[in-house]
Amino acid sequence: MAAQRRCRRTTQRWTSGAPDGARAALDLLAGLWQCQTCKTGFDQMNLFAEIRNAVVDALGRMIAEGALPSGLDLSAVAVEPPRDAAHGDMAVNAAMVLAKPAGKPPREIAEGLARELMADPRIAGADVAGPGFLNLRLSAALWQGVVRDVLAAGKGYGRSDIGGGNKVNVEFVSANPTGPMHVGHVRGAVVGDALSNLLAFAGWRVTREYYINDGGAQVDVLARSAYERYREANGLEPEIREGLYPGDYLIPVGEALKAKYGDSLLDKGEQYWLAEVRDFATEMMMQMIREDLASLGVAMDVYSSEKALYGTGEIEAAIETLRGMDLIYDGVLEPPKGKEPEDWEPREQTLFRSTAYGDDVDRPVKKSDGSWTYFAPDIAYHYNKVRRGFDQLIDIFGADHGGYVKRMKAAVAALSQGRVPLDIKLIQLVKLWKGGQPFKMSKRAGTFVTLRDVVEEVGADVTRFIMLTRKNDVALDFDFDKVQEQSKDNPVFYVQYANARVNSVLRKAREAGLAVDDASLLAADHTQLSHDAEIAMLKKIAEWPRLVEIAARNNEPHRVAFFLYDLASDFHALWNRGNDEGQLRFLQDDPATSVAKIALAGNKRCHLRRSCYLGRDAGRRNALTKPSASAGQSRRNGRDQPGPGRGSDGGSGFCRIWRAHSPRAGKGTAHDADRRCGLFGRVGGGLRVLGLQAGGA
RNA sequence: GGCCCCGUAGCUCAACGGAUAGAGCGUCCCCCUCCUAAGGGGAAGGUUGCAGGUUCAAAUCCUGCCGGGGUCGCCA
Repeated sequence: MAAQRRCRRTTQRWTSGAPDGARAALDLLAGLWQCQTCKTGFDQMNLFAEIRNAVVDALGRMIAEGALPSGLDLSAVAVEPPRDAAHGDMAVNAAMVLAKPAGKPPREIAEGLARELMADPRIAGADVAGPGFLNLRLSAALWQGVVRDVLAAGKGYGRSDIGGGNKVNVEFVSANPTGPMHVGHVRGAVVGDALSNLLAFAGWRVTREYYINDGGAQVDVLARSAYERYREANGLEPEIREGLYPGDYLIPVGEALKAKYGDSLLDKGEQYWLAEVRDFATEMMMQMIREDLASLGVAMDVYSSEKALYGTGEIEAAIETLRGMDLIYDGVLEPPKGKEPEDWEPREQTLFRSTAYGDDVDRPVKKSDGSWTYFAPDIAYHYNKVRRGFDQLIDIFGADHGGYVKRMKAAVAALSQGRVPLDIKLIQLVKLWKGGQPFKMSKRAGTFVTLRDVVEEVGADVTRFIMLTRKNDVALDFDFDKVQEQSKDNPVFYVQYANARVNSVLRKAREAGLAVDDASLLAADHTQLSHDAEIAMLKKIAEWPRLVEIAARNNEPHRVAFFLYDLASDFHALWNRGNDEGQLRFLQDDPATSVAKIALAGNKRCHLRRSCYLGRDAGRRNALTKPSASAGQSRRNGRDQPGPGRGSDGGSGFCRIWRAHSPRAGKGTAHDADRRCGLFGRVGGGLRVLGLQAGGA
């Protein structure tokens, strides 16, 4: 039982630390019990970190005994999974790292370390290998203990505190409020949201933030476009001139304008209605964007408006702050070499000295007409984020904003006196495929693919998972047919199917009269999980807490998707071996053995269901249902797409034709799997972190 | 031309500075009445674009080339 759990280091019992029993019971369910001395608990069961502690302690003893000189820097000592299983369970690089500073040959250090470590009951073997690696074999009991760790920790398994409660702001999507979200925005939205979940899981306090680009001329264009739809709603012929947004998603805006203003805005000059129509249309667009994001399972904590910065003095204050550092001056830029614009003429501008921070050229903060460039309010916005007390900023931009990175980092470095790091993740474009054909880019196409189209066609969970199957800075293929196939080629199905098998085992066990609730599984005799294949499964599961930390430290949520695929792969392999080797099956003749085996399976399920934060628990059933029959046809048409958001790759012409035909593969779809298993959405593509709310919990 | 990203097996891609660079697909060989119903197992396949450098150790870090993409004042 969890209540008997003892700290591996201090051997103290874990407790809640809560004032009363009821609260303690809740804490136990939440996986919050811990050693009150060293604060290690269910949320910190990184076995690799534990063994590393043992290694560091052993090195400390060697120093005390004079076997190693004092004052050694042990920070480079690493304990990691070996690439090759033949090298044991964990590899220690200490001897190689310390050989030079200690002035001793690596093998001598490694052998001494091996002797020290062998006194630890958790360590069953320590062999010196290669250039000085110390390969550790750990006791089976340690691995079997992983079952308890996972079951007891529940949702908390793998949770880490490496974030230290630091406040991080993740800004993502930030599309123009001039139309629905399209495919170009999806990847950035998913990466930003998954990263936010990941960081919250790893101990950061996360704020998800959307910067509304409502300060530029594009919202005036939106207003004029909406005004034409307003005229249309009043029975007049709309004049969708060149340069306006032609999409019919503005028709409802026109009707809403009519409902509010009747015909009172007709035959009035633009100066009369522009501001009001702009605000009205922008708000409706933002409402639509919020709904689009919700359909993907994304909910922002904060929406910040660019326009709202105007008139507050914040922009001026930010620029003046920089001027006080001698980073703002009036000057003339050289024309870009090699590709001089035809209409180039030298002109004096107000410039930000970003070259002082490694940028190639200083950047203008004012246009020739004296108004601010896009950069200026963005400086103020980032200054605002710094002043709100964030310890760390992350921006998720489309790859076409790569040129913007240095100047933004320069501004944040200057305005925070270098105290607040800004990491900018550039999201490469997504190539869409359907029917074996790529969607050709076409600016003049009559239709473009919206986020809703994608979600309704394949589901939010599938979309999210696929978007994380590549590192952010690598282009990604999104094949509408493949992601709905039930085959091994489809990573989403592959992972979902592993979970389906787990649940199949649990269901059959219940039918056989076995108790498979968490408490029963926790109480099972886990020493029966002694087969190599079972231990291997446990080792993989044990890597999860470490992976969380690595992924979070590097701001790389895609690692989670890869890990899940590997985990599913191991589970399938174990399952398949059960076909040939009966003792590896989860359901055995002996009930006690069955329960132990099922504990392993249940363990896996906990893992898939609870630990993953590729999505979030938003209770959005609608996003999980089968697409309607009409899905697949773009309902939002436009001759040109709205301007790209900074988080989009729309600037590179990312608009595609959506072809309506979509012959469903005869094999069935992931949605069918959903109906059968009732799992789709909880696992696989969804994998939302249950109980994680924005801002961390 | 400047800057940014990418370049790994035939293809699509992994690899926190670690050992003999790994998967999947494809190819070749063998097997398949059994918990879900995706078949399973094995083999071949590599100078990590090229050349230097740092390091005990480089696909990874640095420099320079080559190739692909992105971007370069009055768009956001």
